[in-house]
Amino acid sequence: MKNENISIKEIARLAGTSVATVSRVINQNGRFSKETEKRVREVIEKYNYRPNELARSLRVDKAQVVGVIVPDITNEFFSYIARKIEVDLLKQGYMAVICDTNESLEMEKQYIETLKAMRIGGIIYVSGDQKIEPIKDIPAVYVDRKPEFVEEGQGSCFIGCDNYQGGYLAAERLIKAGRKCIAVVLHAKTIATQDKRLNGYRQALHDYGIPYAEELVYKVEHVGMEQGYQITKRMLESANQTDGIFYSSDILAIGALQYFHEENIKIPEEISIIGIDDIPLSARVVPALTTVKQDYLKFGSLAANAIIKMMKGDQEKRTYILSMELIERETV
Amino acid sequence: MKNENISIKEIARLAGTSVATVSRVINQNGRFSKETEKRVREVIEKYNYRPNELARSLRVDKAQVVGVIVPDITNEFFSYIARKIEVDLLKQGYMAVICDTNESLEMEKQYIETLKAMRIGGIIYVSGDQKIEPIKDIPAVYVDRKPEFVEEGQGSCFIGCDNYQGGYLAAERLIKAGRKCIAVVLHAKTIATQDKRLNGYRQALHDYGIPYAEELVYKVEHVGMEQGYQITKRMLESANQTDGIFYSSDILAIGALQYFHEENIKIPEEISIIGIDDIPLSARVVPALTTVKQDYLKFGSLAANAIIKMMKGDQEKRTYILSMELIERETV
DNA sequence: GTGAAAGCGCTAACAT
DNA sequence: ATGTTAGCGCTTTCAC
Repeated sequence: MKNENISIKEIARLAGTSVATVSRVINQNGRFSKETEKRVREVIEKYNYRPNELARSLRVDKAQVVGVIVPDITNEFFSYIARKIEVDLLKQGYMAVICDTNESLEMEKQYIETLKAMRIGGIIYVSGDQKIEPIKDIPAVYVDRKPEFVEEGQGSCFIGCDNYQGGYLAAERLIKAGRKCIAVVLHAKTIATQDKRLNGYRQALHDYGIPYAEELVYKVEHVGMEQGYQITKRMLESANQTDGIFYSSDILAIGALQYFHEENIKIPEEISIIGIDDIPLSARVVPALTTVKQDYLKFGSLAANAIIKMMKGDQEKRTYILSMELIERETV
Repeated sequence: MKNENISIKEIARLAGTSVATVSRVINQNGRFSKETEKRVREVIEKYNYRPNELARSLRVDKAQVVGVIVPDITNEFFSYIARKIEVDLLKQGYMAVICDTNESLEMEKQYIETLKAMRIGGIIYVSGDQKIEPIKDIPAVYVDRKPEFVEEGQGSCFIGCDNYQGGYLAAERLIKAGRKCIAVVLHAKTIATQDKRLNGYRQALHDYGIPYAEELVYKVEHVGMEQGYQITKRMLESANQTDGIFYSSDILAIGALQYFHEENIKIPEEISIIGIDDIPLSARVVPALTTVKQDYLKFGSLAANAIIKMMKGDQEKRTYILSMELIERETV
């Protein structure tokens, strides 16, 4: 059947009824007889009609669509979260549009504007830049990194992990492996998150009587394998006795693995390393990465649930803090 | 400024003019005086007004949005393509919505329907299922895998690589390394693509006087590291003398690497392996993967260009076939 | 140079 | 149970 965008009016005409009735059977509300329903359905079927979602959304002033903004879709951590959100949303009849900002604050802003202009129903905002403006006029849930501006009870909702615990767990594991000179590499941009991890790390050091040294904390501007490689190189070339490294992201640690291999540094014999996230890749690299797991799939499902609630008008301004878990593998 | 979705009518009222004029200054068409423009702009600024994209699209019956459908956003091959498309589209003022189907034919269909209902302007359809219906009523460009139904000149556009050449290059490289018993592992689903690669492989074997053996071609249902691991395990456990393997995707080969490591099989001393794609990860695994590069970023930019042309009404029903390139690294 | 008004496809009163 | 109609926010004739 040729169908160059047939409208509800046409359907009504063809079914010998009114647009209102057609609308009613489509949306299964109001009343209509079994027979009219049947006739209408047949015509819809025959002409392969799909209601114009644009018009519907315009009329009800809200689209059944949620924007999912992620900073780096090429990082498994984010792509798995995005997928989980997408699947869960779809199950409930909503559609996700994934927006990858490629770590650019400019693109984040642009996407938020465009999504609002499209009158999408809500935004799930995963990590990304620290300095973004709060999203207003529209339900939003923030995932992974708590934005600076988030105050309790202002209509936004946050889902994240206990980063202090994560830092503590990682450092403690290294200490228990007998490491004394433990470096930590953090992401320069997501300050709040990184601060908490650093605090956890410091507390562990303190609890086990190891002095904290400022020189052992490194920062990278971007989270990628290349950055993990480079920072490790820089760290170890300036001859020091680092014997353990806590990377604030698996991706960084995996990049570092390449450096160790090139330099023929035995892991974990010479240096113990540990990451954070537990992305699938971490289990598959050689040697398999010891890490601290964030339950990122849970991030996704909680976020999907929360945004749906909010779009339905419920208040959902709570904060979910998930705990982390040590995953033993081969690099400590 | 509080702004709960102020409309063009309000702006007109506040600027002491008509909606028509406001529309004109926003879209920079028609005529209006410098002074009115200034007044209108000020009000827009003051109230932080953004036109309702839903209404605009409804009126002009087309949204400035293109849907990008990918089968597996967690695979770097696809996430990099998606990102490239997104960036290029954004530069031209279009927005991309990425839809990850998680390899599900059901989800593909659903997304296509939903995207059409949203009256998006076009669809870029990356790989995915063989058996999808052609996308009609709307511009579409197909990337990576040529769908069964694509005939030249029916309003669709295809962008892919020379898969025959890819298969040839891979097999030839293994042969030149002195390998005699060369297995190939293909993806069971993307038949057309895989057939061409298999043909290239067979031709190389033939050209170098090596007999082709049916038992040496393996298939996986899904492209993932786990599948690469498992198929390799199965292959090598049934004691055979395979000394070279061509994986029809880097991801598969990378999964295999883990098996070789566990079994203490030296690569490339005992077995040479080669992948296809050249995803960033391939350069970073240990040992670094020898592979055949597909210029997937070019896929992305060509696709973005093509869909924009089509959305503007130009015909663009051509087929782009990019050539592949051997990338030497450490596994052959 | 500007405004009035029609209409895109739909939903939701309000009638009947 | 069904039809009529107003109107969502915008663009675009068509007048003036």
